[in-house]
Amino acid sequence: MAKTSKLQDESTAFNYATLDRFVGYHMKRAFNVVQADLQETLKPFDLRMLTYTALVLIADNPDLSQTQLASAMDIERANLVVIVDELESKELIVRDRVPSDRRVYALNITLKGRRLLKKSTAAVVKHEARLFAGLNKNVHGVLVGALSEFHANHHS
Amino acid sequence: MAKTSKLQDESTAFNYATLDRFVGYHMKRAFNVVQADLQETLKPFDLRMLTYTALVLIADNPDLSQTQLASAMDIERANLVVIVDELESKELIVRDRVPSDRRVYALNITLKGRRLLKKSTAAVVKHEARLFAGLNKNVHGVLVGALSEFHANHHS
DNA sequence: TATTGTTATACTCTATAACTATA
DNA sequence: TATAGTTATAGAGTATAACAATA
Repeated sequence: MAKTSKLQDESTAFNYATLDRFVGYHMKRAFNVVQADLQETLKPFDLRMLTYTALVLIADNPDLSQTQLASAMDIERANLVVIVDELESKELIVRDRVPSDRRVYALNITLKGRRLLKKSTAAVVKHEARLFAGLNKNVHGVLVGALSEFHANHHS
Repeated sequence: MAKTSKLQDESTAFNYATLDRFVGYHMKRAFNVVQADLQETLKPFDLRMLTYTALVLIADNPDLSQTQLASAMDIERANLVVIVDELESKELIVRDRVPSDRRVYALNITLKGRRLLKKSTAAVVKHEARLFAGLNKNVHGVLVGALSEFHANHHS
């Protein structure tokens, strides 16, 4: 834990002593890696993490409203608008009108959207398999379980 | 895995089937929670996650250069400039000149910086303890180990 | 030529308030 | 009045290119 001058002593291991104790720090670093790789993975499909996530949720939950989707994605309704705009302009989804309540849209995936989703999901599955190949099955399970439970416990 | 209309059937559980398989998705959700809580934790000290992290690394690694710090934080040199500017303007750190190489700065924490760091770190420790109180010791260890190893394996 | 710190710039993600149209 | 979607806007975080000073 000696504090040596970095300029005079390049060989000394970097001191992460304080940060290493924090789970949040490790989560950020790890997520940065995943985020960067996922971005590259989705680029050929002209999708980002947010647009891909929205497309998945719309496909899995027919007639979703924008408010419901924003809530599911943990983002503000206002910020979802441009995401839905983008998916709609690419004809990957449609905003269906709901006769019983003319305020809301029922979001639904198109055939074109379903085709893109199939290909992009295959790429994402490969990306996950490649990134987490080093993790053994048990650790993988504990990791997902812990992260999932953590979110469930703390999400308002 | 039935796809029921969300507008007609509000009671049906939301379908996360596709996303639930992805570790990256769980990492993002969990990190969002930590990030939001940490932000609130650091607000009384007028620090953000990035400024706090920089302050910690400067304290633990005397005479750090900006390039070294940017590398340690996984951010670009260009983006670090404003962070160092902010810490310096608050007199929490100093940019020391290095006679042997007049291109670089040797970053060092001030007494004022050290005092703020002590108080803010105590708050961050509490924030971590509170957030992860639900995790048992074993899971906590596996989580940190997995995230840390993952970053080490994939960081270029 | 190469490197350090810097500026400028642009893009993404996020947060808030205020508006419209419907209920 | 309350809610769904929208617009506008501002603040962060991030990525890239180009520059001056120095090596």
